[in-house]
Amino acid sequence: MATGWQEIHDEALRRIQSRDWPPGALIPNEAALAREFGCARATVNRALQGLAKAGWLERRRRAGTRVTLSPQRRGQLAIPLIRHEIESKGQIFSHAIITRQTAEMPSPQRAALGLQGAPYAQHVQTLYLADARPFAFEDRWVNLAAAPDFATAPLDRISPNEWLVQNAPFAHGTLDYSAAPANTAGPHLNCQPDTPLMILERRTFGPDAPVTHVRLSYAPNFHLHLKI
Amino acid sequence: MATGWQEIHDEALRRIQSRDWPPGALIPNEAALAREFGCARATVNRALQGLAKAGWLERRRRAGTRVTLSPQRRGQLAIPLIRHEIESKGQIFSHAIITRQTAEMPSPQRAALGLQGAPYAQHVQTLYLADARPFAFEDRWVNLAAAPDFATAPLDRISPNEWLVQNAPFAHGTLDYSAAPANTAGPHLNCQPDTPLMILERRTFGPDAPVTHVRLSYAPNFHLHLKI
DNA sequence: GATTCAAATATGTCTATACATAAACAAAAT
DNA sequence: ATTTTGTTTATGTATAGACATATTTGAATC
Repeated sequence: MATGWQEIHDEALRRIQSRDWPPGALIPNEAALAREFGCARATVNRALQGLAKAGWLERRRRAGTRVTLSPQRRGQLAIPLIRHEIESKGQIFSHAIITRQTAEMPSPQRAALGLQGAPYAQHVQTLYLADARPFAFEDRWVNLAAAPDFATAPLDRISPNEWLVQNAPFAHGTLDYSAAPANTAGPHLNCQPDTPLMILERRTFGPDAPVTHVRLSYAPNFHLHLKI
Repeated sequence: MATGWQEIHDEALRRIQSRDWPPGALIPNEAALAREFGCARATVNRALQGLAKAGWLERRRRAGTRVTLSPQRRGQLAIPLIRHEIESKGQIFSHAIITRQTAEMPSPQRAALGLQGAPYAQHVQTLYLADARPFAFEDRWVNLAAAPDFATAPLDRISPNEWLVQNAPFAHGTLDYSAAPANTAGPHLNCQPDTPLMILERRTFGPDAPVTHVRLSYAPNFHLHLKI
């Protein structure tokens, strides 16, 4: 008899996907399932909670558990360091600092980060390469109030991205993918200014203050892959 | 005293993010934390398992639990039905079938779905609209062997996407976002053929057979948003 | 008829205990 | 020196029982 919560999880998922338990249907309650599988209610609970978190089930106290009507899939999008993304494909990672200077953060970035006043910031443009070929062009503003050490960080060996991941406390952030013409990133990525590129705009916040705003232009043919 | 597993989860996350528990560090074992928080070990376990699943901790039997060195963030990317995506912004959703015909599935789609031979399929082009303005253009091939009823499904009220979600059993699939020129989708989306667009290529598989291949061209200014 | 209140019920969670399992470590055998 | 074997330890998971909490349902009251 299958008693592991994983097995119950898998069997329940099979019933959902095969429509033994059709969308919208109320499934047997935990006690009944525990009896059926010959295990404790807590074990069923563990399995069903996982399915609920993954969006397959909707559970409400007293009302019971039902199969989600139109399951809104959630893709697990892994957001690796660019270095890992490149190295995982067996390519050699490198990066080159194009420009680096301290200045007042311009208005668009300030607005995106919700910063008041005219905070000091460092502006860094970096080219990331895979096997010495351009992979992505990064335009980054770092709020020096939130990460003062960044001003003097040695960015020749370790990339700005990785330095911040390792040295700045992280609380939350947003990602925003869109499509846009290469424009000024074109020359760095060996493509025309009108070439369509994937753009990633990223805002990162520490526990107390916004840390950095990044606009990343991926080289042509980049694609974002998810399994669901 | 905080005894809920959520509270322990949050406190542990705070310690990780504030670097009380720095990257790579071994954290106290479950028994010690249970003592500290005044709860049972199972409660600590519940909290830490969540953090491990979210990528903050790495746990190995006997070796203990340590903070992930360079936490690879996983964004939860919600993949809503287009209808929900539009309606959640308070806009009116509608769709229009542009073309619909049964034919042999062409080679690229066949390859993408891993289909042998020359399976019968239905080809549907659909325009999705938000407040009567083009939102996305869909080019879809449906494997009729996997979803025979689709051939006669009434697609005037319910969109192809939604019909399949509700009527075809689902097992797994892949998503692939990229940037490309609008090309032939341009006229439908009121933009030039060279306008950069976000493209979503989606493959969906049932329990037994591939179901559908979709190429979705989003109108300009579409962006994919994630919080982490 | 409308409102309030009290059961009944399904899930949410904690506890204490037990055993399983993987891995690190050390001791013993080859 | 190398391999094998056993011990220890931390996590993984199951269990029964208990209580908490949300919600439905229906009865009692206004």
